[in-house]
Amino acid sequence: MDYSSAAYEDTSLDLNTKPLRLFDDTPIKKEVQSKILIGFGRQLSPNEESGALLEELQRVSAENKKLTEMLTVMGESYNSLRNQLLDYMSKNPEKELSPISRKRKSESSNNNNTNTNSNNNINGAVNGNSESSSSDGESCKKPREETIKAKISRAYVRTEASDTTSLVVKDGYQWRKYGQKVTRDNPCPRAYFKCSFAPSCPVKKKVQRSVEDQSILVATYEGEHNHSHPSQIEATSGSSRSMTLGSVPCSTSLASSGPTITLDLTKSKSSADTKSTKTRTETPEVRKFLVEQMASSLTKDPDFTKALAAAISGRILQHNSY
DNA sequence: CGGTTTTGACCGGCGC
DNA sequence: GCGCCGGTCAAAACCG
Repeated sequence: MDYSSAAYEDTSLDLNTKPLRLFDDTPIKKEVQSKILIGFGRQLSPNEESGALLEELQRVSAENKKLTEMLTVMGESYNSLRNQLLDYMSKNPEKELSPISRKRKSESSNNNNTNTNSNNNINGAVNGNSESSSSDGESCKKPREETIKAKISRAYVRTEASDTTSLVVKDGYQWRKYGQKVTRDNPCPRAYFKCSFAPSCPVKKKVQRSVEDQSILVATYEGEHNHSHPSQIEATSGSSRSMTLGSVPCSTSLASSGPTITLDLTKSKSSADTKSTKTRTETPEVRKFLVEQMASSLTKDPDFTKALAAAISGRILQHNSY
């Protein structure tokens, strides 16, 4: 229930539905476009060109800084809202958004105890704690105790209103679905996922639509990943996709995430519990997300594609004239 | 062909 | 002890 503020308050970033909004009213984009048009429309000398590029670089850096600050502010707002919600929830426990009233005692009580301090290292490189992942295996007889010990967190993810069938929460990790069940308290089926790195990585997640708002997916995470976040590798190592994480070979592909972009709420939570909000807003996921947003906004902008085409043709012509 | 998803069956905990 | 229910298994289907 930690995340519910993100989904239920109006401060939701609404990233899926309006991915371009961030740029719509910033004068920077038009400025850049006109700059590109001017820059590539006529022939620049190498000096002029490098100067213009440097200037552009500075401008983009400033923009980046501004965006980072915006994210920091948003993160702080999110934290305060979250705290307010937690207060509210503690005063009105019956009105929990996604009731698991008939859950097993161990799990629900564990939920309450671990929500605030779990996931401290979910985005860490390698989890150093003593998770007996190797003995976990496939058996469902023994790991009851481990499940109780496992850290449980919950994420609320708003999805496209039209998309009421898929139970995919794109959190950057790769998951393998191993079951689906219709539960008593919710007509929507609940999907069960294991981390693709299982049994090395013992993390599981359950995804189910909220009873009250079916556009909201409730993802319950159990355990902690003992490997790095795949998108970190994607963002930081670029071409070296098949690097090894600990002892586990990693071949992740974010391409499977489809066209929509979902914030890694697990990660947000884990960082939200730390004292610094700045670290959260500057995580590789957020950076990657921003980059994707920028790329998306640029590629969808007919003016930009026109300018790009003009620039490329201009460069080709220039090159041929040599 | 290997990995993933689907789906009915099965298992075990919990409440009565 | 029994039945309900959530969670998991595993074979078949599907997919790239």
